[in-house]
Amino acid sequence: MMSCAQTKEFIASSLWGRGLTGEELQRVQSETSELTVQAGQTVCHRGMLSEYWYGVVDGLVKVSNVTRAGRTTSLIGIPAGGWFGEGSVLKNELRPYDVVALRTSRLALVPATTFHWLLGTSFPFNRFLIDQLNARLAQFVIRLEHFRSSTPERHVAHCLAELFNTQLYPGTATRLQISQEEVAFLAGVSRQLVCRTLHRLEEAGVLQSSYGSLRILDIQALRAFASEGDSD
DNA sequence: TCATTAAATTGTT
DNA sequence: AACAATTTAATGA
Repeated sequence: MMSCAQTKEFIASSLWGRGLTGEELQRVQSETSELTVQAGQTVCHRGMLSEYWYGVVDGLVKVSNVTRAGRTTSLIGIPAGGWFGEGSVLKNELRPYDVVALRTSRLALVPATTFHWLLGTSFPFNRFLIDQLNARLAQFVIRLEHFRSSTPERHVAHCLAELFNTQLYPGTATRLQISQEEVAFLAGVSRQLVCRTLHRLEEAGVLQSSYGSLRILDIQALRAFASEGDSD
């Protein structure tokens, strides 16, 4: 398997790739493959072997689940610059969730063997992984706290702001190609609420909503909107 | 290039 | 949850 120049550059400039030695980087680059998925296509299914650690070179994917009743629930959205799947690769367990592309996306596939080799070889990689797991933990703890103490509208704003976590997703652009329905799946709320919230945010000049996409105009204002009245 | 149609997405109750 | 309105993409003249 050979990856193209852009994927190699993506790895080299990633938070963990920067810490590798030249030889380590070269080995990872040569062992990493690339996958392009169209919107709606599944990257990996629940129950499959965890053969890769994934990086989002470009696009947007979601980690989701379908309930027994057939309802879709999303856990997280992962935009460009994000890495995911390390949990199951670390434990060598079957994939616990589906990963689906929300728009055409290009992924970097680091084989599990390469991942484990890095784990046993590179100190900077281990440091990155601790930071990554810590950031992921914080993401869910903060979301839970926020979900319990905030209004539905602020919760939606918070879930949008999550996609702009600079540590987890260094490459996120201000334009987000995502439908209101998918935002609703991510936030675990109704589409109507998402619709209303987007109108509020648009009135406040925080973002621009258009057919199939959002443009964030002021990420600070989005975060501020999400945490209004947090002191209680 | 333009008109027609289907599909996706949004707006509203 | 349902329905109407709007936008986009695809098709063919």
